[in-house]
Amino acid sequence: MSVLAPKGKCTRRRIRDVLVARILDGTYPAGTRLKELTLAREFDVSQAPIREALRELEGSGLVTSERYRGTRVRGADYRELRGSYELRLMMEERALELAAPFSTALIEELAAHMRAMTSAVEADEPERYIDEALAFHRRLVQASGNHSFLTVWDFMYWNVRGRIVLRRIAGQEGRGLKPLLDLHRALNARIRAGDVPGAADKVRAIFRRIADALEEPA
Amino acid sequence: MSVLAPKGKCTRRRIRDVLVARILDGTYPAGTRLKELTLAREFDVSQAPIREALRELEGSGLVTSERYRGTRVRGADYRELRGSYELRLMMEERALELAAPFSTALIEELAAHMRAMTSAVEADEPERYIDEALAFHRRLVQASGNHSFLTVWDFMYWNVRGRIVLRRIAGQEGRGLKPLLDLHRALNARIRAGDVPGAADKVRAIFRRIADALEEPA
DNA sequence: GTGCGATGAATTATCGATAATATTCGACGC
DNA sequence: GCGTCGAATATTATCGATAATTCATCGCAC
Repeated sequence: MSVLAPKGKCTRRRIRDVLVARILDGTYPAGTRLKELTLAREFDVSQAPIREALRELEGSGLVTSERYRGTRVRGADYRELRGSYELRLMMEERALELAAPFSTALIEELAAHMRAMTSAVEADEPERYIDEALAFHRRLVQASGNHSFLTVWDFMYWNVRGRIVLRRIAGQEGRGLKPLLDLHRALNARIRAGDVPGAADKVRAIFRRIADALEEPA
Repeated sequence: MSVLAPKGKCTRRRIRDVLVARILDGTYPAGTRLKELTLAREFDVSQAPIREALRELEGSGLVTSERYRGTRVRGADYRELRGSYELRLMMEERALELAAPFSTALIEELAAHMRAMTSAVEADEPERYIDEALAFHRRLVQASGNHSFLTVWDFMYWNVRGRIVLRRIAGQEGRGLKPLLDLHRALNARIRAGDVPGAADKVRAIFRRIADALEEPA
């Protein structure tokens, strides 16, 4: 909750991050009007930093604003979410190929994330699992050495967006995080074995499961 | 010149457009420091609208800013350019598959861009060729129906500045735009014939040529 | 009842000034 | 000469107030 309800004065960048988080996690559904002075009161700042944060969000396409008519949250429906997961799949498959042969440093870092994911599921801490799973995937993209992949990965706000989807999976009957963990285990094993096509298969399996979860709208 | 040197007071959006134009056409090369009060004086406004324009540019990745250290035009080195072209290739290949079967409206629009590209090369107007070639590719991505592809394509467009690369090709000995035009003609023909694998081949050929051009640093 | 223009409340856009921070550059000790 | 400290300067960050514009509402003629 700390991200969603910060205390005291906030700097422009913090305000921006909070707004991004709220938009992506559904606190501000699509179409929500973001009133500058209301936000200014909440964050205990003047109107200027709020406006600047909104302009930055406008630049990255999260909101739109019309002159004298305010700023509204732009919607990303499930269709769009599926589309962006297709892009992520493409990037991560290719990232695997580019990252091979895998360095021992990479393998070790991924293993550390795997251990954390496992313990998170055992301790029934889905939020921690989500953190680690996203870090795992991001690390993989980073290992590709293609900086644009990482830039785009971050641009799509996967750290927050992925959370929405993973929370759904975590809460779904008959699914839950356990099967997803198993898939990640398998992926990690293939990576450790240096088996790129096998690992790519597992990545596809993971994204197939995510796509399935997106089939049934909330 | 009107875009580059507007007269009188400017609104925030106009300022933003002028700054974007200046960055894309090289008036502000990568690394240029954009000082707020200097720009404010030039556009005859106060600091606030300038800051907001800069924040919007920041959101779309055209500039970066560090707290109390100012805003600078972001550059993309050639290594990063190659990486982002790889991503563009992946997206455009996939977009072709998704766009099939091609609608007559799409085919007609692409043909219009082809005609414009041809006439631009004949008239030796490389800037117009560049505009049309980018529009051609963007239209293809749009036809995929995957909105995320288009979002990322636009995002890359800012970062990658297809313009810079195409200008290099246009100016290179023994290359020039003519061979690139021929490749686009071939691509267009395959699309018109509904031949998706053939079209994908041509897309790869186009990007291979671009990658070649990037091999030799300026 | 209906259309229409005036009016005021709400909101965005901009301004001018001030606070906070970084950077430059020169004095000083060694 | 060389590095270091510290004002002076330049620049960014934020503020509080005002102007500009939209939107909803109300009165009023018909």
